[in-house]
Amino acid sequence: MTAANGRAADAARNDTVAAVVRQWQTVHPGLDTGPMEIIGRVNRCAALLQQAEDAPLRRAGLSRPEFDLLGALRRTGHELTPGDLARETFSSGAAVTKRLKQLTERGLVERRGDTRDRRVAHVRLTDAGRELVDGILPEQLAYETAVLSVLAPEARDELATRLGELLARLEGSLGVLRA
Amino acid sequence: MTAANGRAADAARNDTVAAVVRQWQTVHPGLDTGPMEIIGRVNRCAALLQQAEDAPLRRAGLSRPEFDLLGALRRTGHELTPGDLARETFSSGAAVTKRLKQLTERGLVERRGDTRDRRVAHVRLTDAGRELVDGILPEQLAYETAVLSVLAPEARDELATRLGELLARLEGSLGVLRA
DNA sequence: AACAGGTGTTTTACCAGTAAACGATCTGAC
DNA sequence: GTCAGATCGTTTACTGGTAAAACACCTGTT
Repeated sequence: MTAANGRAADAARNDTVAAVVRQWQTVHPGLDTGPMEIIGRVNRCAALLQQAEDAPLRRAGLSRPEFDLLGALRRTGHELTPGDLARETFSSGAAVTKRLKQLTERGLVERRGDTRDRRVAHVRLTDAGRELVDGILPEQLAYETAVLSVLAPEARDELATRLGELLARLEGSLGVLRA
Repeated sequence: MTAANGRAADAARNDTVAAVVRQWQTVHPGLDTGPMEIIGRVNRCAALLQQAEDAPLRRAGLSRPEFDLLGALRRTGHELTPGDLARETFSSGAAVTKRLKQLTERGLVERRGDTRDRRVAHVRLTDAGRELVDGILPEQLAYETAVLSVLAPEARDELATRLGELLARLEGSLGVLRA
């Protein structure tokens, strides 16, 4: 084992999840707590990161789900239907309807009806919406970079790769809904 | 690079987050999208895992936050106050109050007032509560093991270690509230 | 003993999400 | 053409969370 791996393993023994796992082991010795060390940590990291991470967004008066929606429109570069947006942001259609209502009122997105199929709507960013996204994104990424700077670059790469592997396999095995 | 690392990197290029990152790169070339590859994946993994993972809990009529609360009581092995439970489960006091109300009605926990300080309550598992937790936990862990079996054992270990490292450092830098 | 300030818990008012029902529209079989 | 069934989006009713206020009680100071 390398010195870097040793330090990583060291740190990993000192998080709250490790403490929880130790408690379970004293109560149910021999229990296979392996999954907790991944799932518990993923959940906890997600919670901590979201809490920390959304600071630059809040300044712009956006929630993360709202930003995700605007971001989907920005990065695809074309109009999307509410259904597309639901798939793209992994949220329910009803949630998208609500968000679109608010974002439309704030003048960040516009909608027009489809000419052929009158059930479907097409949503696009307004100029203000696009400027907002382009203004926030670099700030947001810089902020995230700062938060993640607690890890050494190689640790970041390795983590990103492993998470990507897990995610790709989960999305494969749990059924991908990608359009 | 080893063959295993090659495959991991391969898989990592095929998840939805990688696709999103590629879209951003075409719209904003040169943008440092590094943080997305970790934060985006953590969030998405958390969402997918929670959705999948909670199947055994639902059968028992418990939500994950409810199970976390019962689990905290079980693994510490002694009574906890509502405040302790809030810290232990990383949720707000108000949320704990609501959950306790329901769990008490279902006969899974009991409460008694402190004799000295009448502001504080002490919560403990009933026999039924303890049996429920002990019955569910192995099922839950087995299920989680199955979900995570998409990763090779070494990949799991490495991921757990890296996540632990990140979590430990985040908890350190963002301020730990542990009692 | 009385009170200011702090702490533990609950209550209140509110907000965002979901599942399921719904209305509107399209499509293909007949 | 028309009708059954699918699809798109919204609405409805409800749930569970939060922040802030409220409440009850404790503690140390005077």
